[in-house]
Amino acid sequence: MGQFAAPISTARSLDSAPRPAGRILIVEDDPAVQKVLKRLFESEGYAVDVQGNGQSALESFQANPPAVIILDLRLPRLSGSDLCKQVKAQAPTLPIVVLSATTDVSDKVLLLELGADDYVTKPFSPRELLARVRAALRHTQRSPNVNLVSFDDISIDFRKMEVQRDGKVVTLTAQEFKTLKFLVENADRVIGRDELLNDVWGYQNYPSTRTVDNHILKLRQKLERDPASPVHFRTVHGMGYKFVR
Amino acid sequence: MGQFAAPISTARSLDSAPRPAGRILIVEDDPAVQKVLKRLFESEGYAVDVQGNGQSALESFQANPPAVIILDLRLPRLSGSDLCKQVKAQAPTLPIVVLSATTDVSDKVLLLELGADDYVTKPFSPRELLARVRAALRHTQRSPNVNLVSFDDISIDFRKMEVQRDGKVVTLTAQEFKTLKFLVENADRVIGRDELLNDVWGYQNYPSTRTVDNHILKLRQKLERDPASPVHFRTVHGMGYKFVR
DNA sequence: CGGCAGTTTGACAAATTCTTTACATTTGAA
DNA sequence: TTCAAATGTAAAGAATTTGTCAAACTGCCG
Repeated sequence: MGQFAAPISTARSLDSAPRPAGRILIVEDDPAVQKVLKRLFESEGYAVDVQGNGQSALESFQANPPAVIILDLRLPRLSGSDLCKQVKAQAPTLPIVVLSATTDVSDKVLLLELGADDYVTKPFSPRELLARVRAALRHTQRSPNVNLVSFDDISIDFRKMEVQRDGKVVTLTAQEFKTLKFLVENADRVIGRDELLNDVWGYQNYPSTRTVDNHILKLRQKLERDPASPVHFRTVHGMGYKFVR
Repeated sequence: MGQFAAPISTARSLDSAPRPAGRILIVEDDPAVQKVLKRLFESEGYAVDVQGNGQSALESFQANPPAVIILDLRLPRLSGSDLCKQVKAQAPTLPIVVLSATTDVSDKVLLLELGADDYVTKPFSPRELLARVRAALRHTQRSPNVNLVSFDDISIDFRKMEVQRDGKVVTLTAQEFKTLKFLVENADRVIGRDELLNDVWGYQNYPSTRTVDNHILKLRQKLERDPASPVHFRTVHGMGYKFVR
């Protein structure tokens, strides 16, 4: 298992994704958490700005808008939710990842209303937080580029979250759309079922891999000319699926 | 979703992810949990090493570094957190998945300070743990290697998992592709059949070594100019095979 | 509470791949 | 040269993976 042998390297990196370029604003009042988060993201190559209260965070954001904000809801001076609202009012596309202490349902609803893009309940894993921040960054980085994709008589508008077939709107469910989006964004690459589960279904849900197959089935039925012999949503036997434009 | 205690009824896999290859070090003192975890991961094709205390786990890790460590925080002899720190100091990229009861880690700070990559609270579902271990492995596996290799009129795109011959796509099966990849990555070196079985097929249920021969045969038929007198996939009599570009 | 849309699971057949096996051929050493 | 072991080869059989459908489940809304 040579490829797995633990390399004794100096760089501490949780995975080998390309070095990110972006500044992160961390809003967190607990000094211990501040310190650890700072270290975590700096070791991944991000520039980090840490603010301990909502007021200074708002000022920092206005003076020098970051690429993404990591926000603890429980804050002195200016509550996390208020900060969230203000930021979203001034920079609607700036992604905010919220750290929340509870899994309370009302919290989740609240977050959506606030405009947060993602939330992580503690305790959380470093990998999870990193993944979400990366996802958030990818979102904003890519959105100006590829908003429209088309093939056959299908056209996909990612901004509107709308798919048309021969000019007529095709309704996709939320999960179907997410799956489609992920596949299209990774066109030509073979995606394993477990990778899809991780990236599309997320970190909290672990349905069986057959669920993936069923969603592919749906996509084929809705988007392929001949669903029985798919051209765009291909099966790579033993490996996963692959979208080809 | 079935919880941790759910019986793993058949020897069949929980899902259909590609057969993994990698050794796992499980550090857990409860014999009952040991047993279940061992069975779970072995049924998925991983080689499993189980250690009951921190001291022996550390020794095992040093003697033979695994691909991933599953670590129960509550341990005799050497605490889980200390072990975690020591491992991370020696092998920063080796992923560690921490198991813990909710009361053990009430604070995300501890988790982050430990350097753990991921975190699962007991009770957990087998599927969840599997998914996290796979994700951890996938991240370390993501090789910054070359994505394109070519020889003769063959070109291999590892990212797309696609092989072309004279511009036309050659379809390889999953196992064939893995074999090819391993050989190409170890070009010019003689690879024993056992080594191939270890690294390509994985630990469990070794097929006979003749299976390897058959896959080499297929590769020759699909990729050699004259399969009967192979140039790139050479036989080293009594030793194994060797790929030459 | 009941209905509804979306999601997940499980079952089964169909498709594909993997492994074994048998026999032919080649290799290397005595 | 001769022989035993190693390898090449093809095809049958075993096993796995996937397509597909229907039923069970979930959360939400009236």
